[in-house]
Amino acid sequence: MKKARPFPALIDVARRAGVGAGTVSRVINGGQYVSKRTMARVQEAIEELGYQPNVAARSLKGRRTKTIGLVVPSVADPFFSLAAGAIEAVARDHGSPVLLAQSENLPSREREQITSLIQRRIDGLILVPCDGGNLSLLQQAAFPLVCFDRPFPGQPFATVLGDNYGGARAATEHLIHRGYKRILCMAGDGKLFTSQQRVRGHRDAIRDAGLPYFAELEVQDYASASDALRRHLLGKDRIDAVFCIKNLITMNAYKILRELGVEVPSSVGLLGYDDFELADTLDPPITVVRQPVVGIATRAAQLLFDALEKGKHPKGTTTLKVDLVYRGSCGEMLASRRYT
Amino acid sequence: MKKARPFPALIDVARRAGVGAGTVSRVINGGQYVSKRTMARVQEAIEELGYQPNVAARSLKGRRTKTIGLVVPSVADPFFSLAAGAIEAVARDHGSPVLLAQSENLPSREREQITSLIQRRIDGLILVPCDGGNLSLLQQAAFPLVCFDRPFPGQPFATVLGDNYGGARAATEHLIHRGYKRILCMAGDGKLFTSQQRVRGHRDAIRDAGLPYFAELEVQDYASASDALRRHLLGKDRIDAVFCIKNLITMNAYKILRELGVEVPSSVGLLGYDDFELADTLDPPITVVRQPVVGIATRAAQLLFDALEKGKHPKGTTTLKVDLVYRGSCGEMLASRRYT
DNA sequence: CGTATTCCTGGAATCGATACCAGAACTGAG
DNA sequence: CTCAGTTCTGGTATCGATTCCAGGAATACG
Repeated sequence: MKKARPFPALIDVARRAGVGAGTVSRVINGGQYVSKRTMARVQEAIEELGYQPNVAARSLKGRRTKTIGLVVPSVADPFFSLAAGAIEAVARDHGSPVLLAQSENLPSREREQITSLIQRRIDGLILVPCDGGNLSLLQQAAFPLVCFDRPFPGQPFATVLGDNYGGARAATEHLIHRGYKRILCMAGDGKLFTSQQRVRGHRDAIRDAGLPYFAELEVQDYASASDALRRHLLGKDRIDAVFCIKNLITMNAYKILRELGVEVPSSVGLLGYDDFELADTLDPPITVVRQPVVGIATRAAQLLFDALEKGKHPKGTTTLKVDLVYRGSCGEMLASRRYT
Repeated sequence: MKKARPFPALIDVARRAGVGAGTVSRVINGGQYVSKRTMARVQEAIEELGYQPNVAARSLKGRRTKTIGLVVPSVADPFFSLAAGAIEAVARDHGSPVLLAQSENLPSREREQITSLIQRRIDGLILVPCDGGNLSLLQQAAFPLVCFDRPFPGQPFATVLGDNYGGARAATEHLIHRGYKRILCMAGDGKLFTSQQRVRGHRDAIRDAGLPYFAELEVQDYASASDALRRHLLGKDRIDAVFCIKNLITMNAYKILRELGVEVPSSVGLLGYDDFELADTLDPPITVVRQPVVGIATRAAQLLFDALEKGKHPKGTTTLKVDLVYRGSCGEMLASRRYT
């Protein structure tokens, strides 16, 4: 008796249609050199059996899994979830689903995830690198790789990201133009590439304007942010504006300023990196640097599929422009110095 | 000359170590019945070649891909992105990456995506079903399936979801207790299961209280929501509270009320389904029904892996309790009628 | 009508890992 | 020393689809 297989195989279709294996294969892939009659018989058999080709077997021979990998720190982060959505959409249009993996910004986790993807022989990878330690893995893998949001430390892989330095610099200059002179820069994790670039952009703008530099580069959570802000709102280090380097930090800063009863923008100005839902609805609406997330992600995915389908291996860094979205949180009242 | 393969295969390791294929396989999987000496030699060869087993080949023989599928309407939706993150975390702990697919709530898209996952022979699937039309596909597939957030129309697949009816009912009763009498229910897509359940819960509460029923069940975007709200704020259909059935709708309603200069909660109360970032920071903070998203997602993933690893096929519906988060948007001032 | 082409078709080797089988090497008991 | 029982090992069939190759059928052309 025949062993029950969960799915019918190509050979079952062949037998049912009374043809050879090769013929069925030809029917599935385009149908070149198959007579109409046979074609019809085979197609009928496929229908009847509900045959679904086994991609594993196919890719074993053909060396193509039609699957790409995506490694992000966390999909729960709205920035990366938007990106993941956009990437999946592009991938789907090319007939490749996405193997999703989260690194949590941990090098060891990243390594595990990449290994797992390599063992599944993905055709290409989109990676938000958190560490340069996994270089050898990727070099040997030799599939196209596109880095997203951050470059691979010290390695010229193709990269697509926003202009972190420029965005932060423009943002800070905007604050300065609006008349703020003692600006605090708040970052969540000073070790991250994006943070570093933004802090650098901010710092250069401050330096060029000859203003004092204040920074809190490790305010991950609400409590530490609150401490930091309180400290800078009294004493001699008193600041008159806050530049937040990331989404969540901006939101926290807003909450804290509000709790402390600090008037925004008249007492203290607020400017955030990354737009967020409701930024335009808060009181006052928050001025932010907006990154074209979907654009960045889509571009990265397209580069990857260009490599996969047209064989042009992507190189170099694509930096997408970011823009300042002027809202009310840094000085509507300073109308005379309006900067637009 | 030997053809250059992108990755060394098991046989290459075997040759290098001077042993047979079976021996290498044994070393990789646990190493039973292998002498220490051979084991060491093989391991060395693996290191030297940077050998990575090919999961495709392995699963061809072993009928296990160690990969699960996840189909959600959209990962950009914060609800589903949180869920996806939680599911990936559970899957990773079990050594299975996640094949991510988006259905956009389109039956045809859903079908394509499921087909694609089946062809990749996923071991199991977590699905947010948007249509019952793809039943035959799934039945034939015969892998464990867990539905998430919505049940499969008319089919007793295992399902994990929040108590939509109960949550909406409790929310509405809360509004009523607070003294609101003319409550408008706003939904984004009346055809969705979750919407229907919530509307039903709301409606039943309204009916039991003997109050008039107002509803706008197709306010997808800002414009239509704005129209609807304006209409209900004047004329004889004038309402005194709004119950929003979904995240985005709540945010829109908040924006609109604010633009119209309507005082919340004194003129109009506002209550939303699904908590969101900043809900506690708006003015007033928004009272919401909070679903345990991560809990629901984790539970669904666990059910799936129980099926995969312990063979207990999941059945039945798991309904998780939701809770009301009391904030200020529906009647702090009605202190005398406080309901907790 | 014979011979070139073109069109179709079945069969077999192949991809990489696993599982089984047979046999070799070793152990210990009698 | 023999024989049974472990422990270890290499070879081979297998999973499901593709890709050759050889050859048969059909058509075209002189």
